[in-house]
Amino acid sequence: MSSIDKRIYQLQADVCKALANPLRIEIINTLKEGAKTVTELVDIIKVNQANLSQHLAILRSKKIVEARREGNSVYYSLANPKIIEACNLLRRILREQLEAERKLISIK
Amino acid sequence: MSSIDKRIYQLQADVCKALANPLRIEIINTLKEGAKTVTELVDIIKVNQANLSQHLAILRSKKIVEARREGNSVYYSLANPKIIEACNLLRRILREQLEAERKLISIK
DNA sequence: ACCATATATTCTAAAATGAGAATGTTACCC
DNA sequence: GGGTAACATTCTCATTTTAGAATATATGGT
Repeated sequence: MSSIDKRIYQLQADVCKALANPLRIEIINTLKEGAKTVTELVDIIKVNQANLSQHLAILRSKKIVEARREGNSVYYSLANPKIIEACNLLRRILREQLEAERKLISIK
Repeated sequence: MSSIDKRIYQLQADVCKALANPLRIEIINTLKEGAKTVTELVDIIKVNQANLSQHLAILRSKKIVEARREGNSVYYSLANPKIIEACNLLRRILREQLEAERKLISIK
């Protein structure tokens, strides 16, 4: 295996790791509607501010979201539409899978 | 937010968590060529057997791979082509991103 | 039944992650 | 410059994850 392959595997694992938390998934999903300040996110997601900032830092470090300061506030938005696409695709698949399982159960 | 949304977020986070390890990504990528026994995977990926089995168990528990016993050996294969598609999409995106960064650096 | 091979599980110690409290920093207003 | 709101960072502690060693569990061959 080439060393570039190894880097890709590591990179992909890192991105997945950043996505591997329900709160962070919720943040991403909320930001799909458009940029939001930290305070807005705290209100929407109902999470303690320090903790939210930590999760935002993780998403920022993987270039999944980006921050833009505007006066007193910091607006967060989705940085990479393509990665979000992959994320959406996965969610759609899992939603379908869940739905299919639900139907199976109701047949039994 | 509905409780079904919460379940989806948790499910998506769980699947991403299963993908959040370079070894497991490599396993998935190796299995794209077709089913392999544990011994074959040990040889290809160069990893200790106990550890590989642990990673396979994680992928199995999230229904990302499935196992089929054949005599003495256990063949592993990809269980859900759709999830693999999302995984491939993400890899493609990251590969392009890496390539783009590489080019940017060479311009500087 | 016994042995060897293939795979899985359990155990342990180290490292990483998560939440929340406390504290720092930045920018605005007076 | 002092105060306040918005956000980030640091610290602590509990939990989870990881690799590898040791051990257990098949299965097929003799």
